[in-house]
Amino acid sequence: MKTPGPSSTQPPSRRIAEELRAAIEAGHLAPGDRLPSERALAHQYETARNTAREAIRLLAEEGLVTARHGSGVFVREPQRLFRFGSDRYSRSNRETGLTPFRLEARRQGKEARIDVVGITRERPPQDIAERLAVPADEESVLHRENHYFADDEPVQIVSTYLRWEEAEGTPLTQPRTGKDGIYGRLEELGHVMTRVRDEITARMPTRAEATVLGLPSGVPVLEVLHTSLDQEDEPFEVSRYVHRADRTGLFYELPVE
Amino acid sequence: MKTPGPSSTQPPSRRIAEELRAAIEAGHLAPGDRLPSERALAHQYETARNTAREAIRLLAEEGLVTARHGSGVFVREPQRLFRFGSDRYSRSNRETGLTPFRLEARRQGKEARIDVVGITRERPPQDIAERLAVPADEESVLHRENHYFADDEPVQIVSTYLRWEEAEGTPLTQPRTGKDGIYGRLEELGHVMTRVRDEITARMPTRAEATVLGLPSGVPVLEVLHTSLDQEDEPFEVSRYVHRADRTGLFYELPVE
DNA sequence: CATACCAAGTGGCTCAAGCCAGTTGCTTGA
DNA sequence: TCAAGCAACTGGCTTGAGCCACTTGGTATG
Repeated sequence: MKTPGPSSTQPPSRRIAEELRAAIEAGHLAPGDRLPSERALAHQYETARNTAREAIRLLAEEGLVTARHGSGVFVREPQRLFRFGSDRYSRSNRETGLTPFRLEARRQGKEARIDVVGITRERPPQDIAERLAVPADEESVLHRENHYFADDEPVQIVSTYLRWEEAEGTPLTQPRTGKDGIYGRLEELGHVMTRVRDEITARMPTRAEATVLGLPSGVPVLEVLHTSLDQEDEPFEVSRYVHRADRTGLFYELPVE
Repeated sequence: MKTPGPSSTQPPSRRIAEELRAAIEAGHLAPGDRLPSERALAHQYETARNTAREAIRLLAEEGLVTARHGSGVFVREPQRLFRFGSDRYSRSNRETGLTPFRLEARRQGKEARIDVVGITRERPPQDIAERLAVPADEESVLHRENHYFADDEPVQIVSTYLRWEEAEGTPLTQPRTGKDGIYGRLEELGHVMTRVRDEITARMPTRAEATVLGLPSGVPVLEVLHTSLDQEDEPFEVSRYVHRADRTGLFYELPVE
């Protein structure tokens, strides 16, 4: 008797995908291994190449596998995570002179690079305007966009928004913001970071993000909307972090009650 | 030529996708609207149906659009988020008698339902074993699996792991754990939750998760690995939350320094 | 020995056709 | 009036063919 399970009713592409998935999960196909070529699979399962191709697409969508044009389809290697702890905003951390990103990169023996992509005065997106308490219909913010790389591979996009009226004419509008970075300058403006709020969601990348981050299909992004509050509980900085999810872990530790 | 023109060099499927995407982002196609049928698109762009189909697949992968068999392809409606704050573990919250999930569901005017899917003694997965400080090669944990629904739509899967030696013979092994739920019972066992650790990642769902959560393609999941620590800083409970990302927002607020 | 080149292999994308399986709304008959 | 049934839509999946772009490794050439 056949398994009355999914396998009998399933379309061929699903069945092929299922068997490959099983092989991967069982370790018969290890991370980095190449799958049989589309043509080989098609022949092996006595089906059309498009059907084998479809099976591979299903696995790619799940993030199990990625295709390299001209070379083959490979089992995805588990990526070492960049871990960002809730202590990443702490001052003690800042005093090491290393940003959390550089610290983490060093821990992994990788070279960190941060590109300043743009520093412009802008009208803020709605969500930013709300959190920074500025009008959304004026050019009320300074927008700094940075791209972060580890060994020249992009891992995150960060957009930082500051009140234009505060940032205007300060080093905050310059690529190099000086000692302790923007938080150093913001302290001089009277904002001591005393509390942070992080709002976290996950989604599929936009095309632009997929391009910048070099994301293969099947890799979502983590979006963190971060708000810094000062000693008077006023928000003074809001950032949007877009991380590639397969390389990022967030870590929050907090007291209860 | 390095950068091929936006639309000139692009394959037809990409071009169709791009135009549809633009229409969606411009609001010409509003959330809930139906896209032209595959056959109509194919005709309109003078291409094969498979090519139009491919274009739609691209949009579905981005999460912009979902197909309904027999009915059409629709612009995805932005989902109201279930927000889970960092206060969700606090005792004051617990004393309302409502779990954070029920609270949030009520806030949205939806009916919450929690199914107890299984309560079994098991060998813990590696990551759980490490965090709960139990051996991974024995049946050292009690595993409670729950599915959470809002208006009968599944939104999260929760696996809670407790030390078997503690849980054995207590109401923790029963579907109904009594007043204040498992944390109430754990307090009676001498564990007062004083600190929590949440480790957050995002990924594409496994097939099983996609099935349980009824996920269309293009929706990732948020995975939260939660550890509760007691007054002696000992971990006494570990849970794995799997949320559908398009309905979930996590919210952490913490003091700095 | 180094380099340029090329052939064979790989995935990327398309075509045109067909059948299947859900959904929807109209028609028809009780 | 209402329900059953059906036709005309929708997307789901497959076939088998072809061309293109990229990668790889061997080979001929300088």
